[in-house]
Amino acid sequence: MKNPATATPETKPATRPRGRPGLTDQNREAALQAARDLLAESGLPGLQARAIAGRAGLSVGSIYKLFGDIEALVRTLNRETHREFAAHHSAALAELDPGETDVMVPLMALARAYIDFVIANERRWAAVLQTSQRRAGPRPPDYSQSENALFAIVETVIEGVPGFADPALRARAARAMWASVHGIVTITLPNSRAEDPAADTMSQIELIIGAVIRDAGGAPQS
Amino acid sequence: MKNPATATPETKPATRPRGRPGLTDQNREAALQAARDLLAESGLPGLQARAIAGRAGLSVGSIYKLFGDIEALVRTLNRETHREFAAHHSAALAELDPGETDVMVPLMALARAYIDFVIANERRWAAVLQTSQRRAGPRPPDYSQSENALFAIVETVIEGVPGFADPALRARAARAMWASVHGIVTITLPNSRAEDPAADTMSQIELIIGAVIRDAGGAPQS
DNA sequence: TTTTTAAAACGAACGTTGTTCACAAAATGA
DNA sequence: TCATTTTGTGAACAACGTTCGTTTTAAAAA
Repeated sequence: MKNPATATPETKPATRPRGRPGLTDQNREAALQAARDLLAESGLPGLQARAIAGRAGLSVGSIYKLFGDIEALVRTLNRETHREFAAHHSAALAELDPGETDVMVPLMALARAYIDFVIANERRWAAVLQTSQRRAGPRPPDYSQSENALFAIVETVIEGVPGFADPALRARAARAMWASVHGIVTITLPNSRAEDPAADTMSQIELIIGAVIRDAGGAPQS
Repeated sequence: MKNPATATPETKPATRPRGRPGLTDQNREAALQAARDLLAESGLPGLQARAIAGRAGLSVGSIYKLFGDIEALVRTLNRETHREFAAHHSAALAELDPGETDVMVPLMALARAYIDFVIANERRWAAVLQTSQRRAGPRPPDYSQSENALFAIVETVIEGVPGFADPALRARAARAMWASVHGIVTITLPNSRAEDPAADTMSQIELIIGAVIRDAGGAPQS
C-alpha cells in the first residue's frame, strides 16, 4: 500500500532485493536432474553430495543451500516418483474400454501398471519404499496424499461391486486389496524363478483379487 | 594314514596348532550379543563397528576378524531373526485345538503371530526387510530356506480346502496369501490411525484371506 | 624353566561419507 | 564508481567402514 507506483500489489515487488540475483532456479533444476540420473543409475547409495555437485557443475555447499540436506533432496525425488506412479495408474485406467462391466478388467490393469512401473523404475521405487520405512515420526503429508490417490482409484473401480456397497467397508477393502497387491509385487516379482516373473506375479494377484471380487458378488457371469 | 598313533583320523588333531589359542568363540558371542542389543535399540544405523567393539570390550579390528565386515554381521543377525520368526509361527500353530476344522482359525492365528512378532521386534524385522531389498545378486540361501519354511506351514494348513486340491495351485495360493498378509502388515500396521492398529490390520487380513478361503470352498458351514 | 612360534587382538591411520562456515564472487542500488 | 547484500565456493571437520603393521599371548619346543 505504501508504493502506489507498482500496479501489481504483491506478486512482484518493483524493487528487487539487493544482492546477487543468482541462477538459483536454474541451478536447482540442474542439481535435481543430476540427482535424478544418479538415483536411476545407482540407487540411494549413489545419491552423494559430491557426485550430485560434480554432475550439476556446482559446489558441494550449493547442494546444501538448495535442499538443506540430502534427506530433503531424497524426499523431493520420492515425491516426483510418487506423482509419476499415480499418473501411470490413471493413464492405464484411461486406456480401458469405458463400456467394460467386468470389475476385474480395470483391477488387473492397475496391477499390471504397478508391475510395469516397478520394473521400469526399479531403483527409484526402491528408494520410495526404503525411505517410507525407517521413519519414527509421521511421514510427510505429500506421501500420504499420493498414496490416498491410489486408494481412491481402487475405491472408485470397485464401486459397483454388490458386497462393497457400504462406503466404509469399500474403503477398507480398497486398502486391503492395494496392500495385498503391493505385498505380492514386492515379494514375488524380484524372487520369482519363473521364466516370466511379471506373469508369475500377475497370476498370484489374480488368485487373490479374483477371489475377493467373486466373494463380494462382483463376478460378471455365472 | 601316515600317522597311526592318532586314533581319531580327522575329527580332532592330537597336536593342537601352534600359536595363541585365544578366546575367539567367547569373543564372537560377546560381539554378537552387543550387536543384537544395538540392533534392537537403534536399528541398522546403530550397528556400527566402534559401538559394537566398545560394548563387547573388543577392538574394532577384532570385529572384522570375527565377521569379515558389518554386512556379514547383519546377515548373521538377520538369520537369527528369521529363525525366531519361523519358530514363533510354529509355536502359535501348536497352541491351537487339534480338532479344529475351520481353516480360518489357523490362518488368522498365523496372521496374528506375524503382527505380534513385528510389533515385538520392530527394528530387527525392519533390518530383515531392508537388507532383503537392495540386493542385485541372488539372496543368501539361508534366507530363502527360512521363507520357504513359512510357505510350507501355510501350504499344510490349507491342505484340506477343496479348491486347493492341486498341489501346484496350492503352493501358489500359499505364496500369494502369505505375500498379501505381508503387504497388509507392512502398509497398514505402521500407518493405521485407528485406536488399535493391530486390530485394524487383522480386519483387513480377514477381509482378504476370508474371501480367498470362501472362494475356494473352504468355509465351514453355510 | 626358558625360548620359540604363530595365531589373536589391538588401535592408529586411511579413504569416503555428510555437513558446515569463513570467504570470495557478483549484481543491484546509491 | 562504490557499497551492499545475497549467492556460490571449497577447504575443513566429524563420523563412518575398513585395513594393516604392531603388540600380546599362550601353547609347543628346547
